[in-house]
Amino acid sequence: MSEISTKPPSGMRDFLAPDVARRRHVLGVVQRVYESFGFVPLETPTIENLTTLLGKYGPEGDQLLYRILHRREKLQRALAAGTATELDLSDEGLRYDLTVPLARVVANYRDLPAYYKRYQIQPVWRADRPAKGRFREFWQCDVDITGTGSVVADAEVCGAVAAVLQGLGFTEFTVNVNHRELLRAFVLAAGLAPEQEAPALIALDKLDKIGRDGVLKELGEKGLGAAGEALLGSLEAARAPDALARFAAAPGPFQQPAVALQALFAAAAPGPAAKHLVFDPTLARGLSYYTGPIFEITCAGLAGSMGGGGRYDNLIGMFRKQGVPAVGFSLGLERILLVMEERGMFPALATGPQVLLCRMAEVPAAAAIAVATQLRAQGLRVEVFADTPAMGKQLNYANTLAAPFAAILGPTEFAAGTVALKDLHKGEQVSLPVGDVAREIAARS
RNA sequence: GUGGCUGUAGCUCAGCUCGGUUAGAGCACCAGGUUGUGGUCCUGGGGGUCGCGGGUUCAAAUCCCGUCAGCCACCCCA
Repeated sequence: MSEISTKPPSGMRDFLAPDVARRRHVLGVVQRVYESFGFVPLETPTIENLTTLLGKYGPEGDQLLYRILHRREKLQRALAAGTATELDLSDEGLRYDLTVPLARVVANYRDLPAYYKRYQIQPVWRADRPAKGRFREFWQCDVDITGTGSVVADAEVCGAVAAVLQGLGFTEFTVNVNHRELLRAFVLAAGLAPEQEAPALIALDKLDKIGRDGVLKELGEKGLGAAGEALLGSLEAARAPDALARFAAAPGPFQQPAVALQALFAAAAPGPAAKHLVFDPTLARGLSYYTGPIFEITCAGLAGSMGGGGRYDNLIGMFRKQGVPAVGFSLGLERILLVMEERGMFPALATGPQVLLCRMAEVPAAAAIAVATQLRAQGLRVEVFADTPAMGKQLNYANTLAAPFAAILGPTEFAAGTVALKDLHKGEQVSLPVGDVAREIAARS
């Protein structure tokens, strides 16, 4: 007996029937809602060229890419050089998100609709350290609209994800909204250098978690003391209810992005996202490709976010000469499942057979298959018990499966063309022709 | 990447502080009580290199060191 680990790799999981049922339930809602918004499906390969992936997610993102090692001669050649770097040993990797593959697709297929609205529900991989709600293999549910910078597109992607969450039974969630240009204006106005933007914003993003003093402490540790404090003050002031309107009215670097956000809020107002959109001047998202409005969905009790997105008008331009504006939103399947699990938001999800067909040893196996075939033709989910132990064992197995009915096929029933249908919840049993089973089950369910 | 907690049966865990006969429980599984009828109950049974490696000791699940894995918080994100 060898001692091979039977666990999946770190951060990756097996899904047994009840897990699959819950995942499919959520994915079904996602797909229906996305399609109702007119999005069309796209699927892309698990593996992308590293030239596609690298440089799109920032330095930290590049570190989290799973890279595929060269094989055979190519690997041997790289190793023989003796000075091989990561780039020499690999030129492919697992996709890190669904947005960059979309950008590649849009750049590659020039005959796509001018307004390409696609949804994509596939797993992505990140060589991250697993934690609660964070995995190395997880599913994203993306909607994106390419080919327009219109606020209609911004509002529609926000509306689509909001409609999904509502369809799943969520009532309390927030779509935090900010604007990349607004953030940059704050940073420059506070006297910070452009390269100090990222560390400063990361610290400020924690305002709600660690409080004002915590943020100031972190800014100090990063050497951003005075300017950082000025930035904090201006962002706090920007949380005032009328702040957006004041920025929009005042000429200067704040005006254009503030006007854009106002337009977004106005456009989204009649849609599903309306009640959930909140301007949050401290929201900063890590992915480096965002250029305009940025979004993040938060929900009370969840440490991370359930989804995020934003406008990325320059990303597709990294793959072809003519830039194409685009905006998108991504929902994290596992994050949604986590919250729904904690809150008991799942309906009863049936898995397994409705009927276990139990056969006595005197009845030929082919007779059981014949009956099962007839029952399946009636639309029933039927499992044929493979062996013929004592009837008690067979019925006990029906309990194990949580099957609501057992159909017993003994010599008497076989001769008469009937089955003994047992209602395992009520304990009642009736003999009836095989052709009447579905009707009887419907009457009892 | 940083800090903390936990690894004992298929699952959930007790035992470890103060080393000492064959390492326990519940659930699950198997058999019987009930040879054409389940769930409850009763009886019995199988199943464990105590994560792995090393050390201390007459003796290690128990003490020490290392290592791996899982979980939690931070970081970051979906």
